[in-house]
Amino acid sequence: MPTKKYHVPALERALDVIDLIALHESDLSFSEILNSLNIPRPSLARILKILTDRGIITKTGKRGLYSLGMKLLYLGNRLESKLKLKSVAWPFMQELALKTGKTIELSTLDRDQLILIDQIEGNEGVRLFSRIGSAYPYFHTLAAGKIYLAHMEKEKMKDVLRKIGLPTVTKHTITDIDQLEEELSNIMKNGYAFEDQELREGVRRVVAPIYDSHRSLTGCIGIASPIFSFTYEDREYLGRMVKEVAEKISSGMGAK
Amino acid sequence: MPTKKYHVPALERALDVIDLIALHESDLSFSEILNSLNIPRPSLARILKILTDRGIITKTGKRGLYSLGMKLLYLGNRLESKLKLKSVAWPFMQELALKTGKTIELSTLDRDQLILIDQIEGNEGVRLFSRIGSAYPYFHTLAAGKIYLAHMEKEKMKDVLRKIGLPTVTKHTITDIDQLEEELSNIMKNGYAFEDQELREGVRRVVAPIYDSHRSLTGCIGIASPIFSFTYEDREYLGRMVKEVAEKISSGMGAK
DNA sequence: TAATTTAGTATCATATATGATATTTTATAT
DNA sequence: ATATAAAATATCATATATGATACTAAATTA
Repeated sequence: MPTKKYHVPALERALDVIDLIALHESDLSFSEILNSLNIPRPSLARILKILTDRGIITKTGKRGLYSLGMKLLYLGNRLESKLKLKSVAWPFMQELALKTGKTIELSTLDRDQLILIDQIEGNEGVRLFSRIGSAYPYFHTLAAGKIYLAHMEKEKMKDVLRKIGLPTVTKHTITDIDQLEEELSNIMKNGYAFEDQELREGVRRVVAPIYDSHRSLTGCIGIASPIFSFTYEDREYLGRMVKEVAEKISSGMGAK
Repeated sequence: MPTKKYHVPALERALDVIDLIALHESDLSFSEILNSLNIPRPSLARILKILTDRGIITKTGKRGLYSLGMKLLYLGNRLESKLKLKSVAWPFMQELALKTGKTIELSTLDRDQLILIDQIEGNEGVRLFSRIGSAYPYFHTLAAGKIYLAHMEKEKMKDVLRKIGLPTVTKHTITDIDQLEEELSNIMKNGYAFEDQELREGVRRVVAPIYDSHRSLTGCIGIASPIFSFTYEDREYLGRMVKEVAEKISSGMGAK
């Protein structure tokens, strides 16, 4: 797909470097970066120098291993404090965590990707979603994803599904489009979505939509838990619970 | 100082854009960015497009206001989890917070700047330091800064002080180099540093050094509080307390 | 509805960032 | 100490990203 595109190679390369470093657990040497990305030596040296000067990455040790810089901590935190949703939802998340003892998750949509923006881990100690800030593309496997699908215009929804398809992730993943559409309309009726091991074997979720002052979907709050403490029957009362809290958060966001 | 320098204008401009957006509380329009930075219109458009495509910034609304993107949340969190110091120190910070009820601060050095990497706010509810990830240049006004100075070779220390000088921040700020050097040697003797309203009127701190497996200074932990609950005399037992905790964290970091 | 402001695109000559190559510097290994 | 490898810098012809100018599109305002 050679759609005509802007080219700012220096910038794109720099972003590649940042991604590469972020991806690796351990710090990277100059050569490792050089060999992983297709950037000529002097160009890479220049990019690394600028990024280092500006604190985006840091060179540690004498031999010069590169790692992410403190500036990113600052930028991440800066963003976080700007996220109103998070601050409004926070006390309600705590309330839910206290009441249920389960994992509470707050997510939002950014550039057509589902992003986990905050999380309180439950007693079970099982990592249920993933890292804060991480994106997840398989909407049909996630209660929150289904909520977003349910709120789209039918045409846009079909578009999205055409693009990513309905790949199987676990043996419970919904792979039939009619079944999915059926479920989406139920979501709008019930006010919450249920996810039964469709993303991960042994994990269930209920998730409810949060609206902003324009009554448009701005985020989702969910309760997640391993199945041993979240039976199929629990979905009803937990669903009601999460729906009620979502409504309170919505009013906190200015929805009327 | 026109020291010869590398030039990667596209990248430097992009970083300027990011900084500008991070700095503002509210989101920025195309023109606002255009007028704030010296970047030609088409170049700015290209840069904004790439940054948006890669999730570093986000365009909200139809009129297109730019704000920081979720990718930065991811990168910030990625860095955070890499910061071993933070994870090792965390339980000890909690312990200190519980025992003292005061604000506990964890800081480190990055590119010759003092960075606050974590904080537990005390009961007093007074913002004592600043935002997580933010940097502070005036070493001589901060207990943690004095610890770093104390650990430098004398030559390097004098270099640093020559560069930034000893500007007055409050009427308690140490502005005499001999007095400062005296204090630095006391710090090495006592194992902790004391800061008596030198950065901010009405705020006292005690801070102790944390060492890594190479026995080099890797961070500082501190107790901070308004003076009404932190008398001049308190500095001794709080100092001992923070020193002991710092030693425990150091062993956690592998120092022997 | 027309007028005005703002966002974003198109074009293309040219200033300039880039990269092939080689060298120097620095750190690790023998 | 010497050898070896990796990191960082220097040079400079040239491919190419850039920006002056002008334009369209879209949204707000009168």
